[in-house]
Amino acid sequence: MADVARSAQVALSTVSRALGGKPGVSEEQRARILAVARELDYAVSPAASGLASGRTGAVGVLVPHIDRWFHSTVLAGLEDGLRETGMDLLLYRAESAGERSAFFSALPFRRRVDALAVVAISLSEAETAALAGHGIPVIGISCRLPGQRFVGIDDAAGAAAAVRHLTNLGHRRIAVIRTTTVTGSYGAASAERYRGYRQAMAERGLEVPDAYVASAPWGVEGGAEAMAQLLASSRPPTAVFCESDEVAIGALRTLRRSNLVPGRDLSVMGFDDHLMADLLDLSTVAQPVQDQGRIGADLLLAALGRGEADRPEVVLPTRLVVRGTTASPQGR
Amino acid sequence: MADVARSAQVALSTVSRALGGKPGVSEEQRARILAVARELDYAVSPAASGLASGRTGAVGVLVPHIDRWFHSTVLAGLEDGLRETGMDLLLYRAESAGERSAFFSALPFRRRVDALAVVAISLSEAETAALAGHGIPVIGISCRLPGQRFVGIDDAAGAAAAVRHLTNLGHRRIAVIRTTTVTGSYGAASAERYRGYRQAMAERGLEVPDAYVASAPWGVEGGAEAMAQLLASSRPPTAVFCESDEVAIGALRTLRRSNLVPGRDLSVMGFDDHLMADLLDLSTVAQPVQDQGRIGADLLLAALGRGEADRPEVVLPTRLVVRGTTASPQGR
DNA sequence: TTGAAAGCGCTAACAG
DNA sequence: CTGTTAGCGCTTTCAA
Repeated sequence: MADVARSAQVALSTVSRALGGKPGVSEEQRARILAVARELDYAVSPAASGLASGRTGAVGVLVPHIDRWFHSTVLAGLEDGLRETGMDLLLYRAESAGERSAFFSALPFRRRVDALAVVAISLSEAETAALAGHGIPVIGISCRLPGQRFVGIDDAAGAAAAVRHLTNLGHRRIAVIRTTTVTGSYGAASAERYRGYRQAMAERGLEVPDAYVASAPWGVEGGAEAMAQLLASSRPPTAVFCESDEVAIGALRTLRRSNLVPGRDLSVMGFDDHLMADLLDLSTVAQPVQDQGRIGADLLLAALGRGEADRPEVVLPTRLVVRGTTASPQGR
Repeated sequence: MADVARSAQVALSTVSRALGGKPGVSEEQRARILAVARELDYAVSPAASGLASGRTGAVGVLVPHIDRWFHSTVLAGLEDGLRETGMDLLLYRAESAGERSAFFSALPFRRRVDALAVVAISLSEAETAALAGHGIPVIGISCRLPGQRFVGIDDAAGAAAAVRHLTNLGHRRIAVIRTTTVTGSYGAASAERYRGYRQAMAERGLEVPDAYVASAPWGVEGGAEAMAQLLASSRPPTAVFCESDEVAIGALRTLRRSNLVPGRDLSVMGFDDHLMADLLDLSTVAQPVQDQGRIGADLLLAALGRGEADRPEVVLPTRLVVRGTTASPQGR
């Protein structure tokens, strides 16, 4: 930077202001300094800048998975919302319980980022406090962190809409396939979707026998097994609501292998509107995933005082997508 | 750090050495200092450390897409290989031609990372030089960067194996669906796979009429259209080699909508072994994707002098996966 | 093995 | 609007 100052015949501080986009520099000077900097192929050292200012110019994102459709799409949206700002994006993953506790004990983002986004991981108040306790804002994408900004959908409402679609078709024996995380527990979204299912069933005065509540580890395999289990019950359901499309895809596989036709013999509903849902003609509840990332970026920037509208909570709409795997039950 | 030094009754420099894992500190001291640091909940400032040492403790990764199976899986592998080291991972994406040139003119990773991994983007020698010219090592994952470390597969060999599988089944009229990037050009992997296809065809003395070479933008839609185009030719092929599974999935969709049965009426080969390939019973060429990320991490560390075995080039094996979409042509 | 001290390259008062 | 200057919190010689 000294070189630039010398070359432009101005003081170091003026260069700093010009390059930092700070006020207090005439446009004329600023333009000249920018030109000189470009010519010298100069780039500000983030380390020095960070040391002096206390800001890192980066945000972190913590995800439970990188290579799943939902999470990578959120990441893509986040990156998209951040690119223009010049903020860097630091990627942290905590998949297993061990990794998660390692993350919480090491807090590797400390002093590294100005703000942190947490994607689809439900944290206790204590855990949230542990993150936010370092003076940086923390936001939740697809998960509510007590007292922090949030963007996501209304999972319960989406699930209820899905189940109402089934009851409207005439189904009364509607099962659910719940999904568990790698730790074997139910995530927050799962809990909410389940709540929506129970609620919509109760609205119609429909019973939910225990045998109609299946649980499976997230994924195609889990869904396939859960569906097999449901088919084996003494009085199989006529419709199944799956807490995620990946699970529904597994359910469809079991159906196909049992020579049952989705829609005709048994209706299947997913949730998410995964890319493959369209291909497999799967009825589902669509949620705007990339938008959640993009809005997450906005919230991050707003929290850093760089954004426009700061909102404590953004709830995006879901949309019922009716395709071929749902239809009225036979012999109604 | 001063606090820690005071608390531990040692000099600042000793604390620095102890925390940095540098030699020249008695084990006794080191243990005590570490204990004090933990108790004080102290974490080294990466900014200050970076300013003083010139190292950032972070690596960058440049991907063309975040939300595609291949790329997110590579990212997952990279993250996995890096987590233990404490190195941070900075995510850069350049999707369109505009974003790519913006990346090259801004070089946002400058002074931010100690090394850069480029995933599946073929760069010219000039572009590679522009990246490496900042004194940091650059490695290519699934793309060769002139003069830099590389990890990937032998695309041509994989494609040739796929085509040989088809010729061994008795096919002679074998078409190919090529995939173009968002810029409309062929990527390096596409070029190599096409080369493998031509080579395997030539080996068997088989003709490749122009009508048997279809091109489509990457993705399901593109594949569907390309397949429709192939079916419309005066003498349709009996088998189609697709440069990627996503494209093959689109091809299968067109087949289904044309009431043709994959395998029986027309054989379809993919490439990559996407998660969905198994579900759709698609024959394909499997490549170890997560491993490429993991080994990419090793190469980065080796380039920084922190790794073990440094190899200039790692070529991972591909594996032919025969499923239901390929079979001998009818009426052979 | 330990300590003292000189920067690393910026930002942000403060003064002009 | 511009310049001067004092740190920011470390790493790393160099000396002891």
